[in-house]
Amino acid sequence: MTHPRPVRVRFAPSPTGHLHVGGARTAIFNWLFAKSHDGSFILRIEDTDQQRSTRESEAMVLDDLRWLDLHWDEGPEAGGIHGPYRQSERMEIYGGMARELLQSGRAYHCFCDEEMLERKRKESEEAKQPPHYDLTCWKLGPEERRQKAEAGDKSVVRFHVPKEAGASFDGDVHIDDLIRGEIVWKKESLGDFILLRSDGMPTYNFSVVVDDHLMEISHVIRAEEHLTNTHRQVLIYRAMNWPVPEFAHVSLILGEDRTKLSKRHGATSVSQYAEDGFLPAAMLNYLALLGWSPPDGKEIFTATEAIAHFSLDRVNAAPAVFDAQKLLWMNGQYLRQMPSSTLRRQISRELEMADLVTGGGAAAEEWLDEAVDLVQKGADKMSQLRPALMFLFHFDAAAAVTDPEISPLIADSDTRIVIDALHRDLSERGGPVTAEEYQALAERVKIASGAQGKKLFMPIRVAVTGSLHGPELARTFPLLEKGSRTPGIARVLSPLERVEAFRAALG
RNA sequence: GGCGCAUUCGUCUAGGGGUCUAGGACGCCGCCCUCUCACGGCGGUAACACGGGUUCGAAUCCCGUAUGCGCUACCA
Repeated sequence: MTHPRPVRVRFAPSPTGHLHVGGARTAIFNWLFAKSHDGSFILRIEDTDQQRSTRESEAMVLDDLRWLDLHWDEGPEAGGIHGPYRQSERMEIYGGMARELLQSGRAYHCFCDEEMLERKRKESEEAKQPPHYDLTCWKLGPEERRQKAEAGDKSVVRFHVPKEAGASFDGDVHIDDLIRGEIVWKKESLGDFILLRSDGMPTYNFSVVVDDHLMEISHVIRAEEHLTNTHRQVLIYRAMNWPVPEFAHVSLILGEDRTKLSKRHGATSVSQYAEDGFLPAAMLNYLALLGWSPPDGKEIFTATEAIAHFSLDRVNAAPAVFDAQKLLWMNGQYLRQMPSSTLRRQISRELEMADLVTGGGAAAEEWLDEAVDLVQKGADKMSQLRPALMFLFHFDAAAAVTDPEISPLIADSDTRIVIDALHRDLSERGGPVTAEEYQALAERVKIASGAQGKKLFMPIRVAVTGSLHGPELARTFPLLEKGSRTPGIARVLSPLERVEAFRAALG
């Protein structure tokens, strides 16, 4: 390559709903490639299918991309000199290009209606023949086609695939896919295809070529489902005498049953994961790792690190199954190493709506930070934080007492002794506000009750948290004690209040 | 049916002729840590689709078969 073109790549979604994880990965690969080559990442909206495309969907896709922290250099909202970036706003351009093809004899008007085509397609399929267009209108010749057009017959514009002997633009199509290597199609394997629909809208294969050329796209990185379309597209490039970009076809993302990932596999849009408490950095990391791996073998990496190591030749050509469990694990890795104050800020709205934070203030924030820090070790996603914090704000002694898992413990007479000792100590000396004070408390209860180990700690835990499970008591006790005195948060019962309630429930 | 792509542990992958009795990660199992649940640490389980070549030597190269997937639309 003597004159390397500036790297310009594009992500070209159809706005028909939220961004799918497959689309997100394609966007990520494009973005990583652009950034690693100091190139431009362009966003283009492919909304030529007016039935399915909506402006609302477009806004959602843009939001999803922003959530992933993928910024586009050109595109809707960002602007750019190659705009407009919405195909629906480029109609005259496609019309003009189609006219060129019509004039050079590489395309022609076709008046066949859909019903007839459908019937012919079925027939050739039954005859075990490739269902190519039978060239009815091509055989009509220019004159007859003109007459039909003037008579006002509805028509589409078809591209003519040259098969005639001696056609100068004849030949098999071959590309050197950056992920898959050389791919060849015999020229016989394709029928004449539609460029412009009867309503004047371009088809995907046409608009994509026109736009990729005009937007000076150097590398087309897209999903494998477009691989065989490349055949048609290269033919258009040739007919227009345009340079053909590099291609890289990324494999599909599959569900557990190894079919293309879809709704019935569960959550498939990035927004669903966002709502479910996944972190964008984790999502980006996981998706980047699905089909690509950095040379150093690291699995947890930042976007910056990925950019530094990214290359298409390390992208796997085989399809990959989306593993929600690994995503969850990875999200947990990110979540656990996050500062608790950051997490607290992110869930603060949620806490306010649940009336857990009533006034706020520095003391409340500090207390909440500690609370979050206490529970984040056990969380894999943001949405688990609030439920994990709930035991601090709600204490239902009656429910605890009747819990089938807890009742056996209560039935044990030693349990009662520990709880009574705990109650006595708490009411005489007050609740602990440090881990050390808690340790001292536990030691005194141990001596007073004669219990130790599980027999000592489980009763204490249940009497104060209402549950068999939870964060370590040495931090829970001080947190509860301080919480009961901290303004700006919902009322937190102190350890003493809890034990009293528990004893009352015991009867 | 035709055309195309793919095929390493259950899953994501490393591997680009000898260093592979195939490495890592998730999951699963066990042990340790421990008042519990987690976290964390340690260990274990488990794979080169099959058949032919090429080669002194193949997970790695070639061909075929099988299987899966995609395209074959006036969807993208």
